[in-house]
Amino acid sequence: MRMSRLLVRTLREAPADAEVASHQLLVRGGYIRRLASGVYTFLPLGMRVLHNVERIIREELDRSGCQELLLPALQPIELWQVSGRAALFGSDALPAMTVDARGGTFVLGPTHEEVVTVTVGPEVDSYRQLPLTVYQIQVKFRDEARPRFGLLRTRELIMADAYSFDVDKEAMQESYRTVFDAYLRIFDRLGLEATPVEAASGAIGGDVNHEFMVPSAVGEDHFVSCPACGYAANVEAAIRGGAGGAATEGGADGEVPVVEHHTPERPGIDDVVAFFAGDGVTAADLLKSMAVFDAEGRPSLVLLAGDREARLPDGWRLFEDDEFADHSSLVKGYIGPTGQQEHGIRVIADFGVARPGPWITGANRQDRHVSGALLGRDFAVDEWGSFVEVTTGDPCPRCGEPVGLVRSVEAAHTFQLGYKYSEVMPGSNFVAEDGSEAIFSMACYGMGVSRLLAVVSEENHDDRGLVWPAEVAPFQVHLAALGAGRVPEVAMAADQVYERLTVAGVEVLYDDRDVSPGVKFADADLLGVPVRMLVGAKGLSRGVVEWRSRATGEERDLPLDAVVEELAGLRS
RNA sequence: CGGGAAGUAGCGCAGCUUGGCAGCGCGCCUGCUUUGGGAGCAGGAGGUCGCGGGUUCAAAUCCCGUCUUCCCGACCA
Repeated sequence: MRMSRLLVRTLREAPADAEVASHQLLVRGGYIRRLASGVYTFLPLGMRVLHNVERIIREELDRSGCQELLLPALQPIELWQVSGRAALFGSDALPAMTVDARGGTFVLGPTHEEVVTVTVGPEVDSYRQLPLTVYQIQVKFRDEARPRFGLLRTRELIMADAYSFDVDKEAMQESYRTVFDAYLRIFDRLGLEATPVEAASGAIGGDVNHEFMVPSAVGEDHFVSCPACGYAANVEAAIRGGAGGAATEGGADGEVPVVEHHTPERPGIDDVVAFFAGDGVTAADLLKSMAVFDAEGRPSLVLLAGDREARLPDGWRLFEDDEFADHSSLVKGYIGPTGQQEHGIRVIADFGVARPGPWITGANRQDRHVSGALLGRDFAVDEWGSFVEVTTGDPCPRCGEPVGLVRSVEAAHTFQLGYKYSEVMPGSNFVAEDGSEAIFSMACYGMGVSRLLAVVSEENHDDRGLVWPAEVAPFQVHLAALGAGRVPEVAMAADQVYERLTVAGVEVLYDDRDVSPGVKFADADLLGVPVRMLVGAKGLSRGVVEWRSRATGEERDLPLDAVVEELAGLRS
């Protein structure tokens, strides 16, 4: 490609709306342009990188036996009513966009579980056709509350998503592992260090699921990582290790009296800390008591240290305001654990509460708190568990060693769906080996392709510009002719090198523009093609072209007639 | 959705306080000179000052409304 013909304009300054390096450099380099908030155009350079990422994904999925198809982006809303997920529209969990047309209301597909289930289902009548994994690379739409950081978080995004169909759960888990491994290979080829972590499943659903996290300073997620045993989980799903407090109960110092305090208008942890501020009390001295219903709907009280953020297990929920009326022992804002068992309330404590105290907690009376409450003497715990958001230094749930927190970008998310969709979407039945009728056990696998461009460029740049890994670079070689306008020999030699490399199958970006050398150098650095080659009067006088690595800065002279031999097969 | 900031040429910005010819840098076009790390000189094109209303002899500037964009938070497949 001759640069004089390429649709690209590089910018010396970053646009004001670009905050992070990947966003700034992709815009400055002429890879992408913003059309609206969270909506981007891929210009020819960006398109080439996108194609390369897609090519890697296709190669690895095809190699794993997956088959590509293309599902519609426009989906009849009736499909979503069948699955029940239409009820989530407009919620934060599923910010879908809809469009009214003559054929009815359509959903701009935010994800494709419904469509793929009703598409594949009727085509499969027998267990003999299984296992089956299909995938697509498609545009998806999500009305993000807050698009951010260029391609990292957008409202229109390109995603690769695979769906597996199996005869039962065991077979599904085998398919899951196959695609899981393919995803690991994809990240490896992209030069990204992706860590699979246990995650929460959100609006997609299912039991087991993993996120593929790429550690990054611009990440919006954090995962818990145990350096000792390898445990890794999103903070939204991570569990803190620990043991119940039996051993520490009874160690209470009986001389600490329980004192009730009049604490009007102080329902929150911060309010109470402020009240006791003069006594050197911190949030860690407070017992946070939360009225919840557990997964079985039983009213319960969860205790945790006042300085920790709560994280309830799936299926648990906090009391609504009006539900306090049915439980007189729970006074909103002034709840404490003492005597709750007598009112039929189970008391469940986080492992972090397993010290005797003394604790400051609610008095179960309006506008009253108590200090000096001791575990074992003044209140009892029925069950222990992990009810806090895990943070650095907490014990690992597997090995007990302290864990760390890693900031990261969610690059992919895979889910073992089981029967969640096949039991509600029509046509999901087939004849099993024993002649009985069965439904698919499914899994789905989503990877943010356009987001990967942001991640790869974020992790591969320096202060001069992008530094693409060879497999995704828009070109393999950036060939610049210096002074071709006034030295015919340079123009001839550069043209010849360009022709020969192109014929040899090397993807070359040929900077044949009549601009000063400094501009060519700066643009080559900004665009980030792995190899830069210079043809200039200096080198020609020695019969060489100058080779330079964008990543390392290493330079070599290549004899003119050896260029093709050196560079052919860069991406074979 | 809550808090904050900003919309002036393709990009980056000044001008607004105190109303009076719409500017600067980069980029773009023409010519000449230059040419190994973002060249120089000369000439030129390009604007509904986001949009609507109001005040005024006069509005980029003051007032009201509205749209858009970015940041922090909430949320997140």
